[in-house]
Amino acid sequence: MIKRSSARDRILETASQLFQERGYSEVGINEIIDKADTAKATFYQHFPSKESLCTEWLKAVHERSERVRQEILDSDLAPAEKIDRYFVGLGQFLEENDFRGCPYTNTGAVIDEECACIREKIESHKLAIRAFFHKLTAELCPTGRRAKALGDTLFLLFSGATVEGQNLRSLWPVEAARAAAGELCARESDPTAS
Amino acid sequence: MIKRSSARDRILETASQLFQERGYSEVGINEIIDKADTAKATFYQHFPSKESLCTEWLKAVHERSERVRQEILDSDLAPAEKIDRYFVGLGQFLEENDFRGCPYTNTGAVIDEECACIREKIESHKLAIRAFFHKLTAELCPTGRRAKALGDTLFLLFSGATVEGQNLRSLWPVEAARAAAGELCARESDPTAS
DNA sequence: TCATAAACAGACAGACTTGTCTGTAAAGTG
DNA sequence: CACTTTACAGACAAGTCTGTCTGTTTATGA
Repeated sequence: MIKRSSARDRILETASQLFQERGYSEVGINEIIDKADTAKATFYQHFPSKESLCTEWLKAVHERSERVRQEILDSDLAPAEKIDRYFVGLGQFLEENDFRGCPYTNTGAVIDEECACIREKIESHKLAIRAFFHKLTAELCPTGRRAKALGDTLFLLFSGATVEGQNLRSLWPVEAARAAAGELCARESDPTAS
Repeated sequence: MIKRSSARDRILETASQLFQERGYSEVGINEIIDKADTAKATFYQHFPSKESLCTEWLKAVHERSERVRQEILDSDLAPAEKIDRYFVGLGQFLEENDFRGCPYTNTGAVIDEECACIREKIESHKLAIRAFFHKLTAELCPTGRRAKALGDTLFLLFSGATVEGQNLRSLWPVEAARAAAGELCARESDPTAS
């Protein structure tokens, strides 16, 4: 007989999907356990609260996205190509998730102010993405002291593309951001070009 | 005796404040009517549902933001200065609202998919901002066929600054976006500069 | 002054929420 | 086999939510 995945895994996976699709605050525990085909007592045996389920979910999301960034960094592409690849990946992510945008941003918009634990996770996730761009722009223009500013610009283009892709349910913001990033990188590595 | 503002006005004003502070889905009607010092029957006399209150709120937000953009367009500043002014205004807005970000984006993250009425409002609000940037970039470089692309880039920087200002509770994303926008504008109006 | 409209207070319905609890059944381990 | 962990089923508490309803009070205008 096929061993079913553990109840905990089913709960976390189901919750991840539902949170991503409709948002943390719009999904209740009852629905999660129904769809995960488990019992409420089992849920509370593995997670002390709904909030802890949220942090586990976000942790998994962060780890996966860090792996993606690390793979890009480890690849032998040129810096500008690495950046381009990351924007292409964003487009795929949005399409795969029905343009639901960033789980961190979406969650941050609904949890209350005093939930410091989740707020910190949001901040560090965003700063990790920013640091990723900083690494790449430093690689791109090792002599330029504008690497940091360029990294911030790319980070903001990336965020803007994510959120407007979500708002407009469209891929054009990602493509526009990608094109802008490509041009900025080209200009930075060859400042004399038009 | 001082005439108190009408119950409807009090409800809408109170709801606007609470929705902005904590998000549409996190604020209940009971809290709104308590804080607005009115009765539930009165609420339902003026608004058929909570959702209709939401659309009224968003409508008012949109109208105010359109006025701000129109004022900038009507001013006698140079195009690049108009753009700069809009970014400065964003920083003020975020500070005044405790970095709660864009009401439209925040609401879009929690309302369900089939609520087409609100989805449309989000889309047209965002496209209005984009059109604003397009107008300015067309003014900035009347001959350049890259005006549209530049407008989109500025739009995405603006969105990115808004959402990351919210996520990080900080003003640096706005300042970084502003600086990047300034540089892009300068380069566009004088393409030979470094 | 009288009539009409608006606002009031608040009970109520019915469905939802998170979380606790009791007890039972199954599965893995010595 | 016996023991222990894990999962299951689901009632229950205590609270939330939106929305309806009844009836009273206050204000406004003819």
